[in-house]
Amino acid sequence: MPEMPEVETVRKTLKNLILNKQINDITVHWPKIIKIPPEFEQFIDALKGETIVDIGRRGKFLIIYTEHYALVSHLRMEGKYRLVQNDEPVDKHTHVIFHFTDKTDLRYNDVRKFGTMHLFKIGEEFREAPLCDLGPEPFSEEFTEKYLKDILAKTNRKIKIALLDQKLLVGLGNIYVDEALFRSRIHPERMASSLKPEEIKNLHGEIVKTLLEAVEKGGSTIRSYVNSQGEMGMFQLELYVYGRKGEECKWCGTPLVKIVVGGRGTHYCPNCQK
DNA sequence: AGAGGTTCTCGGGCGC
DNA sequence: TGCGCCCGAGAACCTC
Repeated sequence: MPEMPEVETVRKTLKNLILNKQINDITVHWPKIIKIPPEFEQFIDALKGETIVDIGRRGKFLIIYTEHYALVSHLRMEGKYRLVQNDEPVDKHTHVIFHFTDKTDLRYNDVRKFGTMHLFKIGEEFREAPLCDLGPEPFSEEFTEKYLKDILAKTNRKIKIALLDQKLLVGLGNIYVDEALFRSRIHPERMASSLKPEEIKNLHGEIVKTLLEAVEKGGSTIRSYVNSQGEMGMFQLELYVYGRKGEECKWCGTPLVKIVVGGRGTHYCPNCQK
């Protein structure tokens, strides 16, 4: 499900909902979600009594900060957080419940059970997986045209696959990579190292612009994504190619094509993208 | 029936 | 031979 714009939207909405709430207890229905610590009982013991002090984001990871801990949470395909009254019936895909002292619950729901949680003491969260070794944030000063040029020159992969690699650049997923490549008129199967300076310049600009616009619209709701207040995103209405196989290109009218690249469904315009 | 918004792990291949 | 990197395939799970 969520790429950077969706996770950023979840971060903002979740922060409004749970800041300053104190965790009274935690219920874990599917322990495999919790990767660190290795035993889920330690996860519960550590967080009991802690208060939510901030919510951050790194790439597609949410970081829920309490006074002493950083809870690093990845939603993968379908993970969702909802705040509900604690007497509401528990959905069968709810795997972790944070019970607050004010009789509300933060419930982590994940149909496919792909999501992960890693708990660290504050200050240690960036020192090991999954947050170490991530590339720059697309909105940071570090993500320059030169940086993009350098990483693309060093890889033998297709451009789409390289851009999905979170070690090179965080935030892009299958939707926004297809959109950014369309907007820069680059075919997704081009070798990354074959891009010309002008194309890299365009691509850099379109990656940033596409993600910025998507954040402003609250992300894209394709099938199931809603933010922590249950609201859909609106950026799906702005998509040029993702999910539009067979429909007309908004620029030239040519029917859009869907192929598989690196195992991922890939949408593009055979006329506009070279 | 197979694909789906993600990423980790595992081998094979290559170069030093 | 060994090591490290890079790359592609498969796996984790459930719903429609």
